Amino acid sequence: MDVSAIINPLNDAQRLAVSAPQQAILVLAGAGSGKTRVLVHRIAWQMRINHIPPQNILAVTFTNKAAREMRGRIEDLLNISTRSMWIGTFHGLAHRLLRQHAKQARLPETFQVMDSDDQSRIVKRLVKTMNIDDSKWPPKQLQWYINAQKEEGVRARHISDHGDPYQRQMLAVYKAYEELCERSGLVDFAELLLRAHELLRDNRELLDFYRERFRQVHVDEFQDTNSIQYAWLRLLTDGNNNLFVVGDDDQSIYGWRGAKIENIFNFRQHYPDHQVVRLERNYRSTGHILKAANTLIAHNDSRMGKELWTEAGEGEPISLYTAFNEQDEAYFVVEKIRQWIKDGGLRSDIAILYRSNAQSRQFEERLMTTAVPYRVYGGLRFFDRLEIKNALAYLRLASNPHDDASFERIVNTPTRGIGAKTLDEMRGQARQQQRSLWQTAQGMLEQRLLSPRAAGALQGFLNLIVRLGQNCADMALHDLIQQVIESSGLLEFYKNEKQDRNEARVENLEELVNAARLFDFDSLSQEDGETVSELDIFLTHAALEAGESQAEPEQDCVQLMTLHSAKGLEFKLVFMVGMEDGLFPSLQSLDDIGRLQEERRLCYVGITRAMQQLFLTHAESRRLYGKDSYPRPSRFLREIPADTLQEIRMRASITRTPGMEPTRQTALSGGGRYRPGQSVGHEKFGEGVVLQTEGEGDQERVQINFRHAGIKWLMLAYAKLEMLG
DNA sequence: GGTAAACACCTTTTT
DNA sequence: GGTGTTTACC
Repeated sequence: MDVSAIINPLNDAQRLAVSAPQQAILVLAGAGSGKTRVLVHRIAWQMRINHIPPQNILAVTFTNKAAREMRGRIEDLLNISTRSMWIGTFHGLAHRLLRQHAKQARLPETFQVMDSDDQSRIVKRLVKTMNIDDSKWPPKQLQWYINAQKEEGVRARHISDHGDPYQRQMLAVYKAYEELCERSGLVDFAELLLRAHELLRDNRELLDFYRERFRQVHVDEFQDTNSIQYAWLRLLTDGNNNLFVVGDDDQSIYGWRGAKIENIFNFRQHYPDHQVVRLERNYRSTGHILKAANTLIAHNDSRMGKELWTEAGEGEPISLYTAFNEQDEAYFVVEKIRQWIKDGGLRSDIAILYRSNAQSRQFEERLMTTAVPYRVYGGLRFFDRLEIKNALAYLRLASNPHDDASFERIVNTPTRGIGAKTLDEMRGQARQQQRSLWQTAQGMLEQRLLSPRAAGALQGFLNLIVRLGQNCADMALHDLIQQVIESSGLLEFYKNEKQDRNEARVENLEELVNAARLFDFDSLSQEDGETVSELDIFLTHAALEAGESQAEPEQDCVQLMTLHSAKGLEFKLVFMVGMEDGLFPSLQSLDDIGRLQEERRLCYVGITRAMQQLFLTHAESRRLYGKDSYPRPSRFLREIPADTLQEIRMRASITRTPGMEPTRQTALSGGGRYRPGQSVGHEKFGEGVVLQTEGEGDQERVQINFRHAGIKWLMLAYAKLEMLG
C-alpha cells in the first residue's frame, strides 16, 4: 500500500494533522469534522511512512466502543492485525499495566476491579461500622470525595485536615477505605488510574521501558481527560514530544465528573514545540444547523476558537415548536416522526434527545400508543443487573475469599438465615482485627461465638464458597457458572418468586452462562503468558465493560437518549426537547457561569448531532415532580440566530389579543397563552383570573375564577375572552 | 427475616 | 409523581 491511500481521502487540514512531523500535536476537531478518521490515518501514517511497528503504538480512548471502532478501522485501512497494538480505554490500559506488574504496583496477583456500586457498598458499610453520622457525612458524598481525591492523584496520607473536624472525618473514611481495599485485593476505577500513574512514576526502569516502547501516543477525546489521566500521559511522553491528541474544547461536557478542560489549554505550555491543527470543515450538517451551533457556542468565553463550515448548503431551517404542555410536546414530536417514516425515512435515523432521563417517559408513551418502534439508551447494562452481580459475587468470592464487598453482597442472598445481627457482629470484629470478613467468619465459627442456627447457616455458606473455589481451576467457566447459580440457590430463588421481573432474571442468569461459553479469552489474555485465570479475566471484563443495555439493538427504531449519550453520534432527524430554563440548562447550572457554559457546550453537542433536520421544542407548562410548572423558554433558544429558525404555529386557533402579532419574541416568552394567574375579561361574566387550563386545540378549556360570577369552565374556542394586565 | 408503610430525593455517566 | 431507601411492624 502506498501513501496515497492514507492521504487522498483527507482534506487539507486533516492531511496537515496526519502528516505532521514527530512532535506534540493538538488537533482541535470540531463536531463532524472527521476526528476518528484523522486518528486512524495518523496511526497508519506512522506505521507506513515512519515505519513504526504496531507494538510501539499506543492509542487511548474513553469508551470501549470507541476503542473497538478505532481498532476495526485501522485493520480495515491497513489490512493488518492490530493485536500487538495497545488500543484501549485509560482504565483498560491501566489495568493491563497493573496486571503485568502487579508486584511492583504492590497489588496481589489476583486483585479484582470493582465498579462504583461495589464501592458505594463499601463506603456505606464503613460509615456504619465507624459509627459516623450519615446525615453529616452522607456515604454518597464520601464516595465522591474519595474519587475526587484519587482523580487528583491525592492519597489520604497526603491530606491534612487542618484541624477541621469535617475534613478529619472524611479523611478517616478515606484511610479506612484504602485499608479495606488493600486487605480485600480490590481496586476501584480511579485507583486503576492512580496506581498505574504511581507504578510508572516510582519505577524508573519500567517508565523508561514504556517510554521506549510507546514511541507514538494517541489520545481521543482529549478534552475529557482528568488530572490523573493527563499526568499519566505526560509521564509517558515527557521529553519525547510523541503525543498526538484530538479533542474539542467546545464538546467538553464531563466537567462534573472530573474532566479538566484546562488540560487542552495547558497542553500548549507543557509541550512548547507543539503544533495546533484545527479541523473546521464539517461533513455532517447543513449550513443552518452549523450557523446555529457556531452562534450559540460563541456565547462561551475562554474557548480555543473554532468555526464550523460546510459546503453542503443551507438546508432546511431549524424548527422551533412551542408546546402547550409536555403531552403536546410528545404528540408533536411523534407526529413529525410518523410523517418522516411515511415519507420513506428510516426510524433509526431519528433521535429524540433530552437533558435528563426522566423526560423519556412521555415520548415512550406516545410512541407506544402509535406503535412506533423505539429504543431507549441508558439504564441498566447487562453486568449491572442485580441477579448478574449476585452471581458474579459468588465467583469473585470463590476466586478471592477476602473480597469483602462480594462477601457482604451474597452472604445472605438468597436468604439462608444469616441476619443483620450476625453480620453486625462480624463487621465489628473484622474492623477491629483488621481482617477480612471471610477470616472473621472462620474465626467466629471456630470459637463458637454464634447461635447454633446462625453457625450452621454460615458454615454452609463457607463450605459452598470453598467448594466453588476448588472447582475454579479445573472446570470450564460456563460449567462453573452453571454450578454457581444452581448450588447457591440463586436460580431457585428467582424461579420461585412469582414476580414478572423475576422471569427476566432467570433468563439473564442463563444468558450469563451462555456469555461465559462464548467468551473469547484469547483476545483478552495477556501477551506475556500471564498467570491470570480465565475466571479473573472474565470478572475483569464484567467490571470494565458492563455490556449493552438492551439485547437486540439492530432493529429499525427511533433512538431516545440523553444529550450526553448522544455525543459522537449523528442522526438525519434530531429532536431536542424540553428546551426550557430549569430543565436545559438544568436548574443547578442556572446561577453558575461555569456550569452554564458546560450546559451550553451540551447544547452545542446536541445541535451538531443533526445532519438534515433539527427540531427544538419547549413546553409552556410542564408537570415536574408532581407539580405544575411554567418554565421560561431556554436561554439557549435566544442565542440561536433568528434567521436559522422557523417557528411552527400551534395547531388550533389560539385567542390572541388583537393587534399582537405572535412574533418570535412573544412566542419565546410564552405570550399569547392562558396560564394560571392571568387576568381575563368576559363580556358576560366580567373580570376573573385563570385557575387552570386543560385540553388542546379547539378542545382547550380554561377554568376561571370570576370576581362576581364564581368559578367556571369555558371552552376557549367559543368564549370571547380578553386578556387583561 | 420479610413485608409494607413512611420518607426523602430528585442532572448528566464511563470506567 | 415516581423511585429507591429506611423504618416499623408482624
